[in-house]
Amino acid sequence: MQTSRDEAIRKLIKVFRTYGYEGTTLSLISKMTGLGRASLYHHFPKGKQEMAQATLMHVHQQFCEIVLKPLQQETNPRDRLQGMCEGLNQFYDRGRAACLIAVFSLGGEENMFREPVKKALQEWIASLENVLREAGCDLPRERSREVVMQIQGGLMVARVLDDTTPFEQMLARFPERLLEETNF
Amino acid sequence: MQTSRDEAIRKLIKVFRTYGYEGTTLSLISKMTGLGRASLYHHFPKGKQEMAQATLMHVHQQFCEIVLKPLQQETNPRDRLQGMCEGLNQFYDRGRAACLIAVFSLGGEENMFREPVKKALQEWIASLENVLREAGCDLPRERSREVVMQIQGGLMVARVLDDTTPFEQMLARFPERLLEETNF
DNA sequence: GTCTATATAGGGATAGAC
DNA sequence: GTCTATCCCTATATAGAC
Repeated sequence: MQTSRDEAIRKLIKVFRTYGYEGTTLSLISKMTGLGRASLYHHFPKGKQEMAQATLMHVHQQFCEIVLKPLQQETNPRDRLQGMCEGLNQFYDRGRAACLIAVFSLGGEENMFREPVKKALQEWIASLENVLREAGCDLPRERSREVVMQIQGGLMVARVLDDTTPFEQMLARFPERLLEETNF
Repeated sequence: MQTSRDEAIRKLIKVFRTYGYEGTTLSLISKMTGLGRASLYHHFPKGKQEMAQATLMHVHQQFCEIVLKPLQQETNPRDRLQGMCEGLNQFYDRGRAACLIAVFSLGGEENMFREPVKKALQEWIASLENVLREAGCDLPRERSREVVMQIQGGLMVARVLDDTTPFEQMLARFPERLLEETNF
């Protein structure tokens, strides 16, 4: 069966999200995607590294589109926060999907994802911070970081407990809770 | 140089915390601990699996002693929460040390740590829940899960941003914030 | 308890036919 | 774009001397 590079990437996402970079082997990829080694190296000549990088970039694009974009709309803060939360719910499959940023953040100095992963997190925090500041939030920087921490922790707890309710509950309460301490 | 099993474990902690299970190789262990392969297999005949399991058990013991024990004291809720927070600050090295529970939670069904890791998290949530309920908290179950989520997220964010202040700030605000909505 | 040497499997990666 | 076959390297693990 013919497979495009983009299809390949879509299949790779789940593998890397589940097993992390080191835990993902080419055999595993082959098994889970149904693609042979030759096909994989055809699409990604530089091998596993390139597969992971392409996957990370693809997911980052999705994230920008689904989560960040709502934050940068021209509506009122409440709607923007609401939009982000809906985006997050979708992007993380209601708590079932791990965050690649978290998954790729393991390892020492030699970790090749440190920089892009750090930038992505900072980007998110900054976008959220803008909305909160505009909403009249007291400590927008602190609050935005808190939100990100809660999301990340929620994903981890959901994965370990094999139960998405904590994540969903948290997400559901978010907009109200954040806007309580503002002018809106 | 002679090394006891317990010394070996103490050195292993940092390696597994940093690189995760799959990312940790025996060569890496050898390099970071200064122990040769033969010494490692002398202490842990079943190899890497046993090293990881022994490390997890050791860390879990520490966790019970430093974090859970304060929660189970016979003092008032405020002091117990305060005790937990101080314990957490120490246990996670003010945000610099990753949580083994999180680090070992990657992988699919074949992950051998799923059960112990899940139990540890449930144990923590349950202990905290008891304190919060006793303090008159409205939704002790939800709140205790939230706390755990925030801690875990805080560790992840601190690692990625390479900055522990978010973690420390969150921890500092914890007891007050939790007790706001109670009788204490 | 530690060393050196070695066995065996699986990892990532490549080549050439189709 | 995919298949089969194969190479090399590193990973885990073991054996026996000290």
